[in-house]
Amino acid sequence: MFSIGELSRRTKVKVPTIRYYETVGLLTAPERTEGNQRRYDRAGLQRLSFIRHARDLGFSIEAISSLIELQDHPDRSCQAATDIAAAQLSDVRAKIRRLRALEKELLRITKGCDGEGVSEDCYVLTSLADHELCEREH
Amino acid sequence: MFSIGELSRRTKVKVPTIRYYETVGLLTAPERTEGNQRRYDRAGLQRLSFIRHARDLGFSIEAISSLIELQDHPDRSCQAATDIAAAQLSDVRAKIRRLRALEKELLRITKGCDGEGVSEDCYVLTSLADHELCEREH
DNA sequence: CATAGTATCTATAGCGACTAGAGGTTCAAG
DNA sequence: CTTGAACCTCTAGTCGCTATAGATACTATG
Repeated sequence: MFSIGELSRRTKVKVPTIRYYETVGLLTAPERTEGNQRRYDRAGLQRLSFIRHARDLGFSIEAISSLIELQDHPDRSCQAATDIAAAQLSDVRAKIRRLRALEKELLRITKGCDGEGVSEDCYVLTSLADHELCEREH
Repeated sequence: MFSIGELSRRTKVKVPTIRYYETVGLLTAPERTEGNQRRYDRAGLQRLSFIRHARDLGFSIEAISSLIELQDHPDRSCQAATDIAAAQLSDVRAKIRRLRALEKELLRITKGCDGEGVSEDCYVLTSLADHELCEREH
């Protein structure tokens, strides 16, 4: 049996976050000691590790809730779980596309200031002020 | 002179967002009509366009505040502005790196479920449950 | 000029996923 | 048995909005 601090150390999830997960229903309320302190077992540790891992991969709390529910109903869970993961993947890819566009634009803006010429007007500032100067939509 | 709705239409920034920008100090409080409604001039429009553009590029409210302040003090503002933009760029790049790692991992996880073999255990779920299965840190 | 319908006003609360703090209780070591 | 770390609950704050409620103002038509 682990205390909440011990669980925190093992999963690298902060103590208040563990309690937060309990309030939102991601973790089921564990046993308590006489003195009202939480005591977790191995199953609790595994569940929190699962959550931690999924959060690291950017899954929302809601998506993780769904995944956990699927774990408890193993019949035809695989397709549903794969769907959730695939949605997450396409979400990640959309974010990458967007960030790459931003990267390009920011590179252009910051490069404009370099080196030669009198910089009466700061290129960064004028670029931001005038959308017409952009090479692409964003 | 534009009403807040007119300004919203021209900048594509929603009306409550414009008011929000005013409360946090990004926009200076504009003139008011007799009946207490906001009326913006061309300068207000330009400032909001600047903000919109910077937000689109992912600059935080705080960073935009700094940039606006720099606009008002043109002496040696360029270096400072470029620094802010460069910080933003490296932030964007860090996010891209991280998302690419996630993409790879998610791809691996979702692919594992495909096709052949009896799927007694869902690969998505077991992958998330066991960090050891990951190919890289994330 | 009256009225209808839209736009605007303020103030407050909610979103997601935590994080920080106050003020109090319990546990484990010496 | 005492100390001090860890724990408890509760509330509020973070960021950048977004939504709602209830009241007031503007504008177009009859």
